[in-house]
Amino acid sequence: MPRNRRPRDADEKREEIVAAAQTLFRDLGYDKTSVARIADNAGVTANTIYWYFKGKDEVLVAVLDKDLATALTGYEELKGLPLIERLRWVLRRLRDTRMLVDTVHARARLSPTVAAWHDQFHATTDRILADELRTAGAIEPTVAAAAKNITFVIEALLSHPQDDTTELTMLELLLQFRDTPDDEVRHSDRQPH
Amino acid sequence: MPRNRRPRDADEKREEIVAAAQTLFRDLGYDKTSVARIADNAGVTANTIYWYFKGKDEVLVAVLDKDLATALTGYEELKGLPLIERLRWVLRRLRDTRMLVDTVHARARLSPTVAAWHDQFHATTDRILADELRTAGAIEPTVAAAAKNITFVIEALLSHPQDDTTELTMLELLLQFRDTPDDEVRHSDRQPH
DNA sequence: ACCTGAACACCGTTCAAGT
DNA sequence: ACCTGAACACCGTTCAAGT
Repeated sequence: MPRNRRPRDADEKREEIVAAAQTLFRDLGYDKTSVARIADNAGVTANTIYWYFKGKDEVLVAVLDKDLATALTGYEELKGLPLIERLRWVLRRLRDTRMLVDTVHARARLSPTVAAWHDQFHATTDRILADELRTAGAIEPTVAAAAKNITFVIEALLSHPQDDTTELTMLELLLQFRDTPDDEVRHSDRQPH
Repeated sequence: MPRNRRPRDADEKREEIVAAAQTLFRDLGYDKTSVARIADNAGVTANTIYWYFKGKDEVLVAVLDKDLATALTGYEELKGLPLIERLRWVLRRLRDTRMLVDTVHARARLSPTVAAWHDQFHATTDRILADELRTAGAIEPTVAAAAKNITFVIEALLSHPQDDTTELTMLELLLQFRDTPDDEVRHSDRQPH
């Protein structure tokens, strides 16, 4: 018998559902996207969703995982650019996924699964950003706090877009320890009290 | 005829509805609070809400206005304290209203009324905070950006609580231009490129 | 002006039944 | 294992009707 008959159709259907949800969540938002509509776009009945997922929130988590994965690979490929440019890339990249930020925060309060995803997300970004700051020459005791400030401001900028120069200034302020070393003013011997 | 017969009962009932919603939103969150439940707690039928408000989102805005008003008066009374202490007070103050932040962001996307409130809210806090920073001796071209950074981090800290020292460090980083003038290091002649 | 009972369209989810 | 039709409990909102 032909071996190239795709051994796992199940995972394909599951993927179709996630893809449908991804598009709909982006275009209509989580609340305005009904499970029935996702099912429709995936060529299936509403209740079939519940064979693949425990509920709408689990579909959300699947979409989030997918989005995060592709965003992270994209981010990896920017290794050459200065940190501030990479951060601005993240902003542009996530701009049309921005609705997800607010949705995750709102649903995390109601769904343990989303809450778990949210925690893991912040653990990941905190780790990455702290590493970035250290390589950029940040002084140690405040690195974790500085990383969190950056994450929070980026999250907020997604739902509260500013004009380009304001956005740039905001990020620069958060990166007083610069990533480009061709800079005159330094005050690295300033000690915390 | 007795003049002390309370000329406006209407406003009282309206206030009862807002009060009921305020408590329920705080305890259950916006999504889990049904209009029927608000009505119940205000001693009225669900559809009666729609005589006083155009919809659930307008009830939310009424609650937000009330919360913001009392928060602002509380904030005014802290005139003596250094800025960073006032900011920490805001954090503690809004901690159990924190669900409102995420709800406002989620609903602003769907309801023009909530969106309008949200815009006006940020205009207000931006103005207040920028003034604070100027009095604290911040250098001009970045004041607006610095103010926004602070607002965004405080908003985020409400849904992402950190331990006390992390929180303190985060706020301190955002206030490098100190609010207490007994400070040695200054670099006010740094120019933007 | 103020409030209700009854209905509407829709929602996420469940379940027994089909293949 | 995979999918459906039909139902469930609930939701925000509307409306004609009462006082």
